[in-house]
Amino acid sequence: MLPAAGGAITVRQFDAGQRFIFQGQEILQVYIIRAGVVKPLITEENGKEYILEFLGEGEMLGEVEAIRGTKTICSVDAVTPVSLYAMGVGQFHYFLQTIPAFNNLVMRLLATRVANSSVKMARQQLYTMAELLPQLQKMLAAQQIGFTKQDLAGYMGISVRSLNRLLKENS
Amino acid sequence: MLPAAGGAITVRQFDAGQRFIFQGQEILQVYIIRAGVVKPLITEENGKEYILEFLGEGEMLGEVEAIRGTKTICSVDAVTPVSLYAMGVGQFHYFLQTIPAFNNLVMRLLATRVANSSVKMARQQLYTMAELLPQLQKMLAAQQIGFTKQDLAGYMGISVRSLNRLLKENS
DNA sequence: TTAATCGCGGGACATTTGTCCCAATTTACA
DNA sequence: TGTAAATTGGGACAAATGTCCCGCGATTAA
Repeated sequence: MLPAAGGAITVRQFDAGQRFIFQGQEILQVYIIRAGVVKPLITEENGKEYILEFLGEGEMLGEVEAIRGTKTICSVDAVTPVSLYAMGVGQFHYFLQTIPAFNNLVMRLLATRVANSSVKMARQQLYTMAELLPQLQKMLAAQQIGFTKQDLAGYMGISVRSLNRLLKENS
Repeated sequence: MLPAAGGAITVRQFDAGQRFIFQGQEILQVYIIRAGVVKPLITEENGKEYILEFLGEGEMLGEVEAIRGTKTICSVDAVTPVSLYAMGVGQFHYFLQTIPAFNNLVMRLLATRVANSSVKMARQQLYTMAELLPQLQKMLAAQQIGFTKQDLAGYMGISVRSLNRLLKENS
């Protein structure tokens, strides 16, 4: 079915809360999310964590590292139980080179990620959290998952204490 | 030299301070920086500006929009006088599809941009500006350009007033 | 030359956010 | 079931940053 790829695409499962990509390590596989939600997060030297985004079905993990040939820049935790399609890095490159539609998909995915993170970055710097919180709540309400305050604060880049304050004022 | 591309690659020049890509508009060309430095920046509805990064020789502009087929998410200003190679969007796509090396270049460029902006985002949220400023100064000193305090503050996402305070304390 | 603008520096005060606590509740698990 | 751990909520204070304002010198344009 998948010629000359030297390995099948497998499915891997992880429990909620489980970490399956570790910041600073080599990446061996590229994943595509089949079901569930995950959170890529960066841990800084001062021990604080920043959640880059929440990713769901159809999103890709590890492509950036596979393309650049670098170690991972962030860890990834399962927020809900997740099911992932996994392919080896070599296989990923093979697909990139031989399947134009796949190449195009990854290209678009990366471009969209650049656009999204640029906008998120600008907003987070130019508005106060009190202004951003309502919009964020709307976004997260759309997905049906119960995010913890920890996650919400981690995504906003503020402490849980500050988040609590905002939630109180904002009501 | 460039078959079936329906147009040559041209060179365009802009003065320091001149804006040549406007947030919210259609993009007609993809640029590669031949010489000089530019700053992509996002203007929010509250009038504030955030400088995403400083880009120099060999960097690309407009690829994200060309790939996604969307309007621009940010404006781009020349920081120094710049010289740009310009190609039409159609030509850009043609190159992507027909020149594997070009495809690979763009792919790497996007991946690197994702990685860089992720790290920048995390740092900006998890450290105080007083901690970040020294590192930033080192980075900017490496490039020989005289950045204005405005630019520096815009890049850090803080007000000029705050930047002044930091510079004073930090001396 | 004379305004007018722009980059720069900083005082005074308000707001936002962090830090360090402690307590109540819920959740996990042995 | 019972205990430990995690989650949540918040008081009190400190630190970081924004806002508004003024003045100074340099550059620009009429």
